[in-house]
Amino acid sequence: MSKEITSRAADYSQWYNDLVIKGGLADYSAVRGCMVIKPYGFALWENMRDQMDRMFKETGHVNAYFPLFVPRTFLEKEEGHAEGFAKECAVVTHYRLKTDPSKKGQLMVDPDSKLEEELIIRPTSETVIWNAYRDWINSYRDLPLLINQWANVVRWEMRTRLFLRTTEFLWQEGHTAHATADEAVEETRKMLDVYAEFVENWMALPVIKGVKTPNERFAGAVDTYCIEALMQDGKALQAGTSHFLGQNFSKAFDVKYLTKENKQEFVWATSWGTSTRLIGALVMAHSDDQGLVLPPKIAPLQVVIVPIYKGVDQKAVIDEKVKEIMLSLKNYGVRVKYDDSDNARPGWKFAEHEMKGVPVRLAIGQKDLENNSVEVARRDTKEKQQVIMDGLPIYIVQLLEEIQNNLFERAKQYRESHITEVNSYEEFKTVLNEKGGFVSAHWDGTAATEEKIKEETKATIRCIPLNNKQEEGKCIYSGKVSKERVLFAIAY
RNA sequence: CGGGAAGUAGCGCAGGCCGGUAGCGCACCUGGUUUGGGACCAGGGGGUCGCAGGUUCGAAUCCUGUCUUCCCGACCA
Repeated sequence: MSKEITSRAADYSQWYNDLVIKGGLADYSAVRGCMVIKPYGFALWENMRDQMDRMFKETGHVNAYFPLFVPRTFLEKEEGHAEGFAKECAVVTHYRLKTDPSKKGQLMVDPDSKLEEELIIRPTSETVIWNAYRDWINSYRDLPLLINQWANVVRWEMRTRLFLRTTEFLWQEGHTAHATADEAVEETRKMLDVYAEFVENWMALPVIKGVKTPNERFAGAVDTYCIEALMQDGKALQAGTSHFLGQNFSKAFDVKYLTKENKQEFVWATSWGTSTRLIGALVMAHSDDQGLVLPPKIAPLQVVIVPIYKGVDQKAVIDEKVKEIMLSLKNYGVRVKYDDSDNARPGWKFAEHEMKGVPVRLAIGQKDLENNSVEVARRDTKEKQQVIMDGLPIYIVQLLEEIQNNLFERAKQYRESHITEVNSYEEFKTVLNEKGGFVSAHWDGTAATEEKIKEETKATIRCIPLNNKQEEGKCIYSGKVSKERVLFAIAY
């Protein structure tokens, strides 16, 4: 069957691609590195987006929208930022085409339409936004300014992977301005907490909160905080970042405010983002060799009902019963679909909905009607159970919660068992090769050591965990003194 | 951008070396029998062989270029 999925053991990368494509989340497109997000995948993103949006608004943020194009000179203004992004920008140089006089029916760039200043398709929006903030901020009364944008951005990556790294991707980017450094740092940390809460409670994916080393910092940031998740192949994935930008952008764009004391001060900034990459994380964290496994809270569809019948008469009776069940489930806010299409038989439907990761499947046939029961199958454990029709909605609601919790606990157990403390470089390499996951080790704090380890093992420092235990030790690479362990991993 | 593989019907593939007007399985349509874990029989529809040039009487097949995808590296959310 063409719908079969490569197993994780056979080829992890292929397994991932199969899930995304055969699970109906996305497709390749005609444009290099870009993908089509299909309705099922987009419904998933909408659920994630809507929940994050609620959380941003609850923490005082509002949405706005800024232009797709960034004038080249804007990007130049903050040096570190420019350096970091210059290599991966799509650039608009002309604004018009014309018919090619030498090739009938073909279009060419009109050389007369060359732009005086090139426009960069935003890889991120700090520069356009801070340019606008200069006009928006005059006094301390204008602060804090707490704005979020839902947008698409383009980063011209060498190698792309569905959801994990595409040339164009969807994301949100928060950009805030504050009167003091403390307040901005507090905002940075608060949004990191919001991300962690979302990813853990809604995506059922445990994360480690931490701070990046200078090497891994966002271009233009003073500090980059992150949440790091662990995938089933033992690789780490950065699930979100929150940056304290200091006064780098306010100075670059001359954004000052007047204090109560009537003094001019540069404002303090943060930015924070999560992207459709989260979908990739979700897929890799929970799914199995039968297909996607989606957490109920964000699954586009939470329950699917499959009728089992012989002949139209039986079907009519089942239809009636299902109508009742659907209504009662919907009253409890459950997203439910009745799959009574007649072009596939039950077994095929079972497999199909497993592939798509629908958390709960109900099967209802003659037997069930006679027993006033229904077969309930859960996707996460594949367990099947006969459940009495009375009180079914409450049972389902509780089951969805249980599945949500089970997915989180399962992922957390995997993660906990894949954080390994090591005390020598030999041990470090062995664990990376044979076990994977996070490796907790002492590091001398230098970029040079970090680089060397990366070159030799491909492992990077994912983060220095927040509230890290202070512990005397020796750097596994240089042997120099270290005051705490950091988390290394091979990352996506 | 380097190394490897690939692009032929919606999906998975054969054909290609040796050029002669395209085939198999699944899916789809019609009819019938079926339906508690990927149904069966019979009939049927669908492809300018990724795209653009070239060689040739004739190109899926040979040559050149180009685009896209996958895997492995360097870069990154």
